[in-house]
Amino acid sequence: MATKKQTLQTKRRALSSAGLRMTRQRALILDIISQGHEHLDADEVYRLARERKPSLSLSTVYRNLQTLKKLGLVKELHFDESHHHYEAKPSAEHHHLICLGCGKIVEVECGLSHKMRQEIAREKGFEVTGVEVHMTGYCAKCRQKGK
Amino acid sequence: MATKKQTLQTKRRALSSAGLRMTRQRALILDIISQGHEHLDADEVYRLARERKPSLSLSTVYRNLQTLKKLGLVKELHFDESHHHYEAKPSAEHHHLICLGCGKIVEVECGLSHKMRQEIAREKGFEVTGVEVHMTGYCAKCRQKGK
DNA sequence: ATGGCTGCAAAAGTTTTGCACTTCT
DNA sequence: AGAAGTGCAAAACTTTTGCAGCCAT
Repeated sequence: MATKKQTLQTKRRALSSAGLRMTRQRALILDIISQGHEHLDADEVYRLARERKPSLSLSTVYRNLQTLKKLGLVKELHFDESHHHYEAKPSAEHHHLICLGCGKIVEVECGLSHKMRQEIAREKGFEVTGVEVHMTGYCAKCRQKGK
Repeated sequence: MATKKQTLQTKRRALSSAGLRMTRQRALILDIISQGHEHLDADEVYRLARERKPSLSLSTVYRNLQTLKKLGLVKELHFDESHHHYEAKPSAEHHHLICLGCGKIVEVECGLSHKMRQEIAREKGFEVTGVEVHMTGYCAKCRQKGK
């Protein structure tokens, strides 16, 4: 199971070809974001990272999130809050359902968004590079509780 | 053309039934947001409003945007920025295309998002109350310039 | 009149930046 | 060696809040 080391190599190459370096801090941040717990905000990344490297500074987290976003290794999400959330760039495009009752965020894959993308590209002459879909509502659990 | 006065009445009723009042400031803010220039952020609303009522305070703008959002008269958008944007709640659901070249924001109506909504509701047991779709890319003009 | 609303000022929260020093490559 | 990256502290921005007085109903 050399998977983790392999993806690190892939990422190192991605960085390198942009003249960027793989520092300990950057690797740590990348690792945390790739770790599975998604939709972290900058501060959550910071706190998790400090568990492993207490000297890390918050500005480094912000700077790296920017860098990794530009590089396309990390995706920035804009939920209904005054700060951003981040997730590892997923292999398959997926979108987010946000429960207004319990705050839970569910990911959904949706074949339709691809079609939507094409339709809009054609209709407006746009070259679409990214799609972000957020739906808000109430999850099954909260619907029962509420009524 | 009593349209404007009519919609103001409608809004006054919406407020009233929630125990809220139609103040001069609130009417002003509503008017600015309904005015057509959309996707304003709080500060832009503030600046436009002050042209007509210089004593208005920024906190009042923020408080009213919150109130009107809860009431459903105004919609909050979350673009790729560290602050929010607002638009009048539209009659027809529409979504946003953001050009990464020139920053222009284009609105699109999209029949597919309705279908997407249903599909997801069924699949995940969610009751969907709102959908926000953002696409980023390059508009026709920027595509030509770029290449 | 009374409860919502406003303006002001201050606080809280998020993100960026300048600078001297360190560390990858 | 040299450019990119880091930590720290301070600044810049966005948004929220407490409070005394005001105003719509």
